[in-house]
Amino acid sequence: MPELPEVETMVRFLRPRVQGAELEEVVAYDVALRASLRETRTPAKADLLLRRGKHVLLHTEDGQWTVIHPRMSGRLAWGQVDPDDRVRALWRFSTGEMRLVDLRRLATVGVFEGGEPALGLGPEPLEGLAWLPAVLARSRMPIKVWLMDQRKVAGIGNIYASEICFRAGIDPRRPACELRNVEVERMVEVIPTVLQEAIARQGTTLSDGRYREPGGQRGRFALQLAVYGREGAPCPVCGALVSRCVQAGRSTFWCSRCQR
DNA sequence: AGTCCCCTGGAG
DNA sequence: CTCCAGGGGACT
Repeated sequence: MPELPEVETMVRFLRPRVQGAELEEVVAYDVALRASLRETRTPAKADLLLRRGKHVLLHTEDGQWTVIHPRMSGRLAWGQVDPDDRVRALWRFSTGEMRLVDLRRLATVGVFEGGEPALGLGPEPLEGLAWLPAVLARSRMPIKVWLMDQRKVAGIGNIYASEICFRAGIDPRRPACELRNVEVERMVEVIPTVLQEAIARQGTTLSDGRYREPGGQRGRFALQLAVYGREGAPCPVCGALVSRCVQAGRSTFWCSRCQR
């Protein structure tokens, strides 16, 4: 579920609570996570909580890096959770408790040593995209599929890939290398804009409201999605009906009038 | 790029 | 019952 803006929102919420706190205990409630968490040494002082793409990295002063990947349905909650929330792991800090809640059990956790682990991610999209034109020119992948490839650029998932293409006015099915220079420049501008807007609004909440913010409250200012999940609904810009297709096994939504 | 897989639940 | 879901890895 969470893409870059949602993970960034979690990390910003958790960072002041976690950084500088003593990590006192780590508990794996899910058998699948037990193997990766049993090696965790505690206590240790936590000094860094970072986001890399859609991953959360926790560094402790004993040199361990804990990499938490929420995948589809995972989230990190601080403090108490609903009784029906599926808690898969818990990190008890001197300042409070952090829980990995994950209905579908797709989230993964790993513990590494020897420097920040290489996650095989491409560059962060909020740290400059000057490299984008040259790289897009070398790929024949459809632009929307390219945006979702974490090795190419980190953190963009199925929702924001569709929203970015919409904002850029580009048909998501077009090969990356066939974008014209002005269109690539639009991508350079729009990618950080869409992600920053979502971060400013504390992530996206779908109409069904399943996604909840790390603190427990729903994003009050949840980003209004233009096309994602709106097949057959009017495009907010031109009123044409939003189209849907499947690319790389994932749903793509776009406005065939606004996006060429 | 397609297909199957991991897992659980909701919608139709 | 079938299909679908914001993630991604393996294998073709």
